[in-house]
Amino acid sequence: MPEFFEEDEEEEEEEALPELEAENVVMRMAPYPSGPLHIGNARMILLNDEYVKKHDGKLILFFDDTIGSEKKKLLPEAYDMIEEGLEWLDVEWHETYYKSDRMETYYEYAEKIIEKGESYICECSAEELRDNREKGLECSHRKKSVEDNLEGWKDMLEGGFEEGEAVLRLKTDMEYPDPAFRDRVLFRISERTHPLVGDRYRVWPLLEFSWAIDDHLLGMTHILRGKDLVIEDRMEEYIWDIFGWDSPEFLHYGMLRLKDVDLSKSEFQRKLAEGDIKSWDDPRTWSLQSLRRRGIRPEALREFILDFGLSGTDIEVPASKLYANNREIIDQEANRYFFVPDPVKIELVGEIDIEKAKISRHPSQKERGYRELRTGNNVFIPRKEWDDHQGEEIRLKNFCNIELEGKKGEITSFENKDILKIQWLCEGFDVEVERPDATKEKGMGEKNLKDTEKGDMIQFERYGFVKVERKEPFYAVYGHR
RNA sequence: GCUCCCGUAGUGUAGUCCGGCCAAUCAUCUUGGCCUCUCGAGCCAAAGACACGGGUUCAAAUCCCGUCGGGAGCACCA
Repeated sequence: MPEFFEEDEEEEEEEALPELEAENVVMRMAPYPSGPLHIGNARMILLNDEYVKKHDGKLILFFDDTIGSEKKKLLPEAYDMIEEGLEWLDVEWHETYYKSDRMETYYEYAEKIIEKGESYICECSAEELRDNREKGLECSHRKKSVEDNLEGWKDMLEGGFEEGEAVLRLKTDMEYPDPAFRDRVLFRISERTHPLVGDRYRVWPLLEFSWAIDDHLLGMTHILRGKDLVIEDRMEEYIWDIFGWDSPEFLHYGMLRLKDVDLSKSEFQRKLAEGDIKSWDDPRTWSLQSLRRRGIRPEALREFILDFGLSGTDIEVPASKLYANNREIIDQEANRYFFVPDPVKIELVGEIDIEKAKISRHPSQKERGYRELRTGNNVFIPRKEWDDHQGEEIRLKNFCNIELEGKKGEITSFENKDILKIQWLCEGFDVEVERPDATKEKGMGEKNLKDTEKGDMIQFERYGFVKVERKEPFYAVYGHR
């Protein structure tokens, strides 16, 4: 072999991410605690983490727990679940903040922005407001004096208005070309109880205002957000301008969708409440917790996500891409076992001259040794294979070749033939596998499964990689093929 | 409808800012072959793309204009 081919071997791992200009990078991740982090949030998290690590900067975990809406409810357990997910992902963050903890600060700046004449108390109904926004009309409240607005603000805080009766709005321009940007709401009244601060506050900021304040106060240098939130850029800049503050740099990424997967935390929250889903690590949620249960490795997820880079393009990827990344890691370590889903018992006809079948634990790592399976005339095979291959000659892997006729199998020979090979068992115990759609598949597992440990990633041959979750009774969670 | 963003192989992605080294990178997928007693892994090979139309230039995936297509926002959600 000519040596010059060797040179290409050590190519350096190019980071797909564009460089940042700044030196002392400070960034933040701002999950909304309505549920645990799921695969969709991973992009925001990992991109932040990657940038900060690369620049040796500071990463802030900022719980974006303003009161939310009726549809998007805060969930008390979510705080811990989010941190648990971050730790699993090996994200390093340096400080933790809670929006709900900083209300006095927001109030302080709200007053300042009113005093500057840049915002006003609006008593329009939500419908009127929307209508005016669409038509570009100013309402009468917009013309009130600073004094009136300060008075109104005090009223809001002290309960002079009911929920929905008044909001604080930013005075941009009702004829602004982008209708979405016309006099957006900064604060509104909500009587809902907050999981951390209870009923202490009734006037809550919307994210644009709270971020404009916090991003400046905490010295953020770069703000990374999905492009669904780009309007917040302009909102923040507008507010920073009012206060005369400098602007950090914005970075955006496009929308990420997993093909055939629907992700909505509020949706899952509903299903959970209705008992449709039992827990947040249900595989259907695609929460980080559920991925961990399925044996997805954080490194695989990181690689999967970072491969998309920072592109502003919307992407839709099949989950199989993630599985390919994960398989690369786990295939090396997963020992092989037989699992016969939905077993059918057949009787072998003919002489059997081997007492035990020897099968390697890992076909490409023979040093791991072999496992043994007792042979006999009564064997169980998967119903699917039994159905599909009637009248055909198939091979019971590492055992014998048979011709399937009804519930009988005529032994034809023992040598390794180049025909379909399937898994089989003469004895075993009950095994249950939880599928990604949360259904359970029952079957028979080989006795050697007793050698596995809880948490092991193993492969059921011809079936898929599963993670051992319980030993007795044996329960595994399906990862992927 | 209005505003903004984005268009490189089936799917993602590199290259686009600073035009030539791009007859375009890598991964995955697909198809062959080898290997392996798994529908797993590995190895080899093949197939596959600059949305379209103009313009600038000796030279355009890269710059300009237009068209078309996709997405996001227009919540008292985040």
